[in-house]
Amino acid sequence: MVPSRRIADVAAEAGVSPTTVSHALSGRRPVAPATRARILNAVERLDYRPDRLATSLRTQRTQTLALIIPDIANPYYPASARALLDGVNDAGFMTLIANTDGDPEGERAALQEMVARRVDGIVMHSLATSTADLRRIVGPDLPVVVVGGLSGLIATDLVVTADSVGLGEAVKYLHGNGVRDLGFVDGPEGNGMYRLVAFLGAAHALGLNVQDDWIRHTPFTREGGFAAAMSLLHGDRRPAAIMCANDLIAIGVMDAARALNIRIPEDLAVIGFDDIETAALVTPQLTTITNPASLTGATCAELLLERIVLGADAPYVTRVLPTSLVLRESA
Amino acid sequence: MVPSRRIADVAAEAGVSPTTVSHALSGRRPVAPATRARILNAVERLDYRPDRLATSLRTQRTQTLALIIPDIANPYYPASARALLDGVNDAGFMTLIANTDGDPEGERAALQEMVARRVDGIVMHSLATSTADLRRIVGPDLPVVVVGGLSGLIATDLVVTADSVGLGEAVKYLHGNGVRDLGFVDGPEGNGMYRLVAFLGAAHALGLNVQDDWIRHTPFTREGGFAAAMSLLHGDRRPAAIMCANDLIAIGVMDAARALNIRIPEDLAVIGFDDIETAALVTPQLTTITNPASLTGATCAELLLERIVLGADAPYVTRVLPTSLVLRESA
DNA sequence: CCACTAACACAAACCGATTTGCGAAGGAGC
DNA sequence: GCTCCTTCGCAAATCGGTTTGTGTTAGTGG
Repeated sequence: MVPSRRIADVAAEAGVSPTTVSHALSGRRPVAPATRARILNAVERLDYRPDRLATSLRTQRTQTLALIIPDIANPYYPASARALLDGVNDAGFMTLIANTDGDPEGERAALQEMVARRVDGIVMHSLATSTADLRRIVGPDLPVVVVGGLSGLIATDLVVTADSVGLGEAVKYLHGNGVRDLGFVDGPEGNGMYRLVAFLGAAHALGLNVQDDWIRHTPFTREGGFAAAMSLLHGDRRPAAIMCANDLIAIGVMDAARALNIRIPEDLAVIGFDDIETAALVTPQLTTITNPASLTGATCAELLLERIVLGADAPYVTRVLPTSLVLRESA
Repeated sequence: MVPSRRIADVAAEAGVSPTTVSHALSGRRPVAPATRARILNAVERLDYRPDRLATSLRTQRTQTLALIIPDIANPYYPASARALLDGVNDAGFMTLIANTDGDPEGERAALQEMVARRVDGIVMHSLATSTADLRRIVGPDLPVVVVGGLSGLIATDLVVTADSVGLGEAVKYLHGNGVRDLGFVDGPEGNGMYRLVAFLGAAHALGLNVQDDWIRHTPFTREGGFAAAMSLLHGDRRPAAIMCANDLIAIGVMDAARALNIRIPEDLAVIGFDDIETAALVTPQLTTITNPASLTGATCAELLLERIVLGADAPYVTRVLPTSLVLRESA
């Protein structure tokens, strides 16, 4: 095998010491132009590329970030991930990805593993870990950006979407259409439940009727939405509209309505959340609330890179991203 | 700040030498049970977790893999990525992700960066790099699995989908429906073009008419499909069916047909490729060819892990995954 | 009771880079 | 001609682990 070249090989080839090669490449100390040329030439000839492992061990910087999300196969995340990757790529970072399925134990394991790998920063789409718990795991100094995190003491930078704005718009819209009875299909129990809470607040403010029985918890999937709606819609009295914690659930709800011969939106209005690409493609087209995935990823990149240069002492910042109702056909 | 504990701290706490701690944790040499207990206790108390950087530098194994894909935001890849991540996670691997946009230069850069980071293996969804070129970049010994790679001398393990089977089925199906004039919207020029080639082969075998003008190259996106179809369908004579290199393009083609008031499937049949989740949700539902994303990811995981234990000497293996036509409404 | 062998712990080398202290060579100023 | 100051290259320490060679202690057999 061709052993990958080490700095000593380059030094020998150029007739200098490893130190000088390092200086020539990093520019941390001046090197005579002629010498530098010889070194660069040798680097070229030997196709030398420094071992990042060794460099990282010495410098204590890995140029690697972590992206911790519930499930990359959930269509909301890829768009966000792409924007993040693009954003940090320019700064020379690569990104490790871990899926947690929203499980607190999975989140803990992923965090620990990332810390052991000495990543320079973490972006975490958190469902089940508070920023305080998170700090207990990763220590106080590691740059972390949490997306849509749990409430409580904030101990990281934060990117949140103003869910309540879009949800409020949606509820008001339904109210204006004469809807009085409302249901909500949320994600699994213990997922943070911002959206449920925001929904309840908005519904309450307008005096709408939300029976306890019309609130369901289910996985963030199409199948989850289907199952929840099948059981929810089975009661003798059912809501005139169902709002959902994400679009996949909403699509599942529409599946259920179709299966039960319930017309959308005449008999049942359905509103999703996230505005994934598919939302505009289903029939009827899904009325939903935008959750700017790509903007979220880009914002995470920005915040994280900033934090990395600023260090842990600068005050935590929170960025709030807008959401809004997108009217289509399902409501 | 709380400095993360080092092995020396544990050794001191347990009253032994770092060597003994290492042996106790790795089991590479026997350690007295009493001593081991003291050490494990100290590890626990100090919450010690070995620095993977240092370990990797010494052992020359990083427990890290690379996933190199054109675009994680393209809905085909997340499902595959998820299966891969799950498959290797159990073996203790984390995964670095890089997007290339199908660009040869991007692929080169990603490969080099991964090599510099000393990953233990690479999964590459390659569009523009031959396995021979790839070996030139990563060296002969690094485990690599290529998905749907370029032809030529094979110098890596390979996972390919039997595109020609599904495409053949589809062409035969159209032929049986009386279709004689066929178009194909492929991905960007220089993307490997297996699918185009397989399509042409099948169409030729049945004596179908494929005008040069009915073959287009466009990005693998909905917008790309739209643009290509708008121009393709503008000619005074147009094909009775258009097949596409992936579902996103097909959806874009349907957008264009709608915009031009061309009925699907009566006036124009459209067939996609990949069977992404959205395909069943659009209107009309997209007839397409399955490309088992999740199975692909799982197979990559399997092959890569195998290769890592086998080493570079074992002969390269190729796995062929099935594809087949899924009849829906668009053709 | 002595030789011999497990069992086990420690010191030191090593992975491949970066970084610091130091000294040698060459040029400028007086 | 001598000192002083740059300029620039080398040796050695360091990051935090793992691995090997060596030595000590306790236990076994004759």
